[in-house]
Amino acid sequence: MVTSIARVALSVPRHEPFDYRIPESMSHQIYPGVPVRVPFGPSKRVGWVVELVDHSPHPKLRDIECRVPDGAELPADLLGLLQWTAEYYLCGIGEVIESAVPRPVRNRRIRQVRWVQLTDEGKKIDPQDSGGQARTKILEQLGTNTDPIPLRRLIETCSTSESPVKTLSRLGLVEIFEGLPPEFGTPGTENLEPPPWEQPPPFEPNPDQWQAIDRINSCLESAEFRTFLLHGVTGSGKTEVYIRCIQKVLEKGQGALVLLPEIALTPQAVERFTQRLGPVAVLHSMLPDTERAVHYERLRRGEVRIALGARSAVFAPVPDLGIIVVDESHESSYKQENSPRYHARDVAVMRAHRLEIPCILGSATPSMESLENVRRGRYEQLRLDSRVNGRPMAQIEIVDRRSESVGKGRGGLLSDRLVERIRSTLGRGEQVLLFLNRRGFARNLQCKSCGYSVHCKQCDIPLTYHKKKDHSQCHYCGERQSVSDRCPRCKFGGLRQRSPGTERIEKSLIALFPDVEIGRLDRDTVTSSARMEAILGRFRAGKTGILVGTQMVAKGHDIPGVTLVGVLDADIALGLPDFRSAERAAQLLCQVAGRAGRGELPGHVVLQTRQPEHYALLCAARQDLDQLLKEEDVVRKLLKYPPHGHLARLLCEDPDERRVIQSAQGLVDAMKECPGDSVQILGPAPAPLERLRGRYRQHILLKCTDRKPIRDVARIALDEKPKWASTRISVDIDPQNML
DNA sequence: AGCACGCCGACT
DNA sequence: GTCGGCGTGCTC
Repeated sequence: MVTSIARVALSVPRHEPFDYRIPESMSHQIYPGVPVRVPFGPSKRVGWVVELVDHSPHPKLRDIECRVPDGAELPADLLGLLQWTAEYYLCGIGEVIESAVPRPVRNRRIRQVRWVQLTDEGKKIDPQDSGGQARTKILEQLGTNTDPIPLRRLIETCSTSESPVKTLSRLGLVEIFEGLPPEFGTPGTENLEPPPWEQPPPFEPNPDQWQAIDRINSCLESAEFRTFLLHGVTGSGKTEVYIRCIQKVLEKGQGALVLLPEIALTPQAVERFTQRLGPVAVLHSMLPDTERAVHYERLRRGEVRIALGARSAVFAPVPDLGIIVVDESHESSYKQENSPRYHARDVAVMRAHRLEIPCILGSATPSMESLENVRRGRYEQLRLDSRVNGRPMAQIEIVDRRSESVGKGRGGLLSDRLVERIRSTLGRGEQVLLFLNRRGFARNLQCKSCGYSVHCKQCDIPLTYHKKKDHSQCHYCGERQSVSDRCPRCKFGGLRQRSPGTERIEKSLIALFPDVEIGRLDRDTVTSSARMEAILGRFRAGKTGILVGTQMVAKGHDIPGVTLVGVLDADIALGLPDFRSAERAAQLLCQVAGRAGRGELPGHVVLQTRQPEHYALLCAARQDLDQLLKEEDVVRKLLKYPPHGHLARLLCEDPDERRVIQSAQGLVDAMKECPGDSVQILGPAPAPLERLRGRYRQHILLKCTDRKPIRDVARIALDEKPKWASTRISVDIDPQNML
């Protein structure tokens, strides 16, 4: 039997591919990985062929309309990876393709377009002497600057036809060539950097670095799959190791893939790689769609061999990939929080495994999962213990917020001790970084008289007051409310601002240090990557004396002038309702502490807390993550939490509170029916955010020592979905976030 | 996800 | 009598 049916992935959430007949005439050009245009309901859509079959259970198949001309074909190895991702994370293959392929590449068909440009000969000639009115116009148009113009547009603006352009081309005055359409930029203006070998490496690797480089290189030579956990404190020179290994890969004529957390993907980071390795393709969600599409196309065509990007870049179409690097691999931002809920670190390891190439997971504070994989011999640990230039670690001082006094009008988070430290640091001409993972002016407004606190109507969480915008906003659904000075319930009491955020602290700092420039870095001040660069640029240049910010300040920015780091409220991270909160808090604190004293000067960290005896803080203060993880491990083992078990989380959402409990219970009942009791089913229970955007939420946890049974049980729940039509049901395999 | 079909309130 | 609200259900 001839295969005459194609299974086509369309971006329809959580859905199997759709089957289409392959018309006889195109049978030779339809195979897995090919983009096709298909009729879908009343309209047409572009999808990707994922499989050829000879039989379909569907009675009324329609025909594939055509193969998308010049569309981005998915290479077999990449398609295989995407299929694995859909299978493992229980989501639709179409959804996975959608997040892997930039929108313009998906929707607009990428066709070749003819471009016209003056040749050197053409630049010399006077347009008047070209021998014709049309030719003169064309040459004048092309002469306005040196950039090429699409043939179509040229003909239009000169109101002429193709023939005079072709004549000019025959005369050698203009050049006609094929390139990407103008929406992907003008060819020749891509600003590709000079080749790397013109720049000498900035420093010689130390013995630790050499050892890591040699170990990875030997693995590159024998072309084998291996995952390395490159474990080194901030400033120990992990990037140098990546770069040397990538150079080796390039020498072999292969390509490389580097993943960075979104937040670390700054122009500085890109430049660092570019300077040493030559042109890289940047795949970044903050980038305009069309720009991402250009980089994607360049990679696919093999014009650029290094992909540098955030989470979704794990699917970058690098031909003949030789190595994968995941920097800051413990970062939870590698986990996508909406469908397809994949973990880019784990997909990266799987991709390396399928290609038989090495994978490097870099981190100063590795996740417990990665360390467990080392213990089991699945990963190989490479340590970089010495800090580059032998710089000392920062000294950490814990300030007990319960006993330390705080001056009036400081929002309760700028203790006397800290203010004194700030003052002396600034006095020495050094800089201060303050970290508070809470934005806005106040996280809560509470009535002084009746105690009522202003909550979001839809989400059951306190509204955050933003003073500058003069409204209260829900940080989960975005809903805004204007605020009055009187309590909305008792109409009597005034409202007290509680739980200060970065905006509040900024205001206090301005009052305390009127002569010092204060910077603020959070989602409210950083509206684009350019804004972020502007704020960080002023700080790096030493113009800003104190920078206060959220998580953003904690990650990756190297500012040599900072000698004091203040963690204003360490309790926020510790109090999150998540079994990973202690691990996360300690990682975060270590990262923040790593910001201090990276230059010549020693660093000092002030850590403010109401629970100074908490083991996560004590360990972080000693910069002893190993000890913390040892203690955490006991708990995790006991409860079979990762890394000693696997989890899946089912979330049910429904506007009706009774119905959501019913459907969640219904799912549990159905799952308990299934044979095999290796999977523990916990719940249903109210999700930590019990109501969000007007929907009530219940969740169910599945726990098991093996991965596969969890997915089998979760699949049963998904099959139950039609029974609970009004309830939104989602599965999260290996959840990183319990909210 | 789109985008239709489908069954109940305020309007020319 | 119609226009239209978005609830439910399908797309191979």
